[in-house]
Amino acid sequence: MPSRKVSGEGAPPKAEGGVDAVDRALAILSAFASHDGQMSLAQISEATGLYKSTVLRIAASLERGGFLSRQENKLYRLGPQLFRLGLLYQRSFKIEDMVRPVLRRLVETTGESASFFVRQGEVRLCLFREESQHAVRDHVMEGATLTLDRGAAGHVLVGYDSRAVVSEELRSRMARLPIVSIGERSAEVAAVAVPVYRRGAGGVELAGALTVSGPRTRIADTETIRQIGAALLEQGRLLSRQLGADEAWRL
Amino acid sequence: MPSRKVSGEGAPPKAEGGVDAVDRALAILSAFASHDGQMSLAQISEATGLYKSTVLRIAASLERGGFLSRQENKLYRLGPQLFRLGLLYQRSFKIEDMVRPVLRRLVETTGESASFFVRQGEVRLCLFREESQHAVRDHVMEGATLTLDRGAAGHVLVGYDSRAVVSEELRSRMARLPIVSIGERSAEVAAVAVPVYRRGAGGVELAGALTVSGPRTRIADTETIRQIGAALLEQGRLLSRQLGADEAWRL
DNA sequence: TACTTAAGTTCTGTCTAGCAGAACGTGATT
DNA sequence: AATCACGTTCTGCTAGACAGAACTTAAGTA
Repeated sequence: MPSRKVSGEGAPPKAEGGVDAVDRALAILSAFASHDGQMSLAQISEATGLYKSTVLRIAASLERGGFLSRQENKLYRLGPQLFRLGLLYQRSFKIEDMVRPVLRRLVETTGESASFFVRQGEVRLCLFREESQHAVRDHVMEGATLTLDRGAAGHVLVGYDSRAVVSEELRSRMARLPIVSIGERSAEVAAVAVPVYRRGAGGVELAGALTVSGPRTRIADTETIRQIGAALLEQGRLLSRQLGADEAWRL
Repeated sequence: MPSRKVSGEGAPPKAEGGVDAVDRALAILSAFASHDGQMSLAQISEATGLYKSTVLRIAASLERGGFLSRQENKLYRLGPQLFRLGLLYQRSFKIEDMVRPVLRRLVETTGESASFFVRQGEVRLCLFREESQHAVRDHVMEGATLTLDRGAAGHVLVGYDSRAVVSEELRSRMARLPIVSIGERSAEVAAVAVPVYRRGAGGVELAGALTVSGPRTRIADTETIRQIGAALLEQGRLLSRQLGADEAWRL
């Protein structure tokens, strides 16, 4: 059973500042991430640790706001407002128009899926992706979050971030581009990645990582990797230039 | 100045049930829709009518949940969690895999942009869209909401919805497919649309509207419209079949 | 350099609105 | 019939959200 802000005891994280009711509302929304799209009142209650009556009340507000909707069968679903605002978020990066064509070109010339990742706290977020035409391919969706410590794109986001503390091992691995990873994030997947820069508030900064990935059965050999790497370097340079980072190719 | 739940007086809408704090939080998020992605504390306060101190407190929760983020320059932006949940919403329709290829085929054969609209309360929502290659084209983004009473797709969503009350005028206009609109939503745009059905909980129901649209300079003549209409009818039928609505082509 | 205006932030006493939890209704499943 | 699980309604208590003033920067303006 849940308890209200326990001020004395084992002091559970005890979020500083903020509004309890809002935290709960967001917890309800976030619970849907692991229950693919549909949840009953009881499920929500269980997943969040909130009383059913509490969920009911908060859900009324969420529903009114269009962040949640309820079907006749009583199941809750996420609401259209999330969709609208989510796309607004994606577009607020204002780089979609530049990234998409680059990804398409990469898919075209390499035949494999291409993605653009940005760092988001301690994970990396797939902001854009274009799928290869191959029937068998690795699967990452736009919006998915992956760990920062595995996979070529993850290494790039840490190793080429001027603000990050980089381990000696990673630093040496970052010595030359492109970065290659085979079977790291997933045993059957290989990936090649390069950094992308942009002109930011305080000069040139890391914008994200451009990556091409696919099953290692198609990508593992050095010649294929060389070709993919060449395409990535070219497109990455192009994209960085479009983002106003002319000469920042090297850290 | 804002006031708390006014129980007596002029009784402003007076939302039934729900949680005030959550309503406010959602109002803050929704305010971003009209201020393209970035807002200062003062702007939020003004747009929502909430005190700055209140916004600050609620924003702390939103930020913690990843629904909002704050930059060094103090401006708030929407957060990545919205992006994730938004895409989850889109995918919860589970029809993306079927709709995308259909849209691509339409763009390929007609040369114009193709979209899939669903009804969302009293507006229509662009759930998926594939852009034409033409430099000059009409502009509708995925996630955008348009009025229900204008444009071919809007008519379809009302006229072919078995639950909707349909005016005599609209009914006669719906007599034969496809539906065509020229210069309705926007003076320079022409569109052609057909309904898409699916097997739902209580039998076959309207799933959405499939539409092809572009500048009327390219679409207005009857021959072009005939061709687009033929492609739409074919793809719409195909899509409906994929969604389990075999013989429901006519209302 | 001093004055003005506006933005962001911190603090606190008051009071209300959100909460827990019990109680109830309803429909499946056994 | 009996049990179970789910959704919903209701209520008294009090913790926690709120308004608003006060303070701190920061950027104009003259």
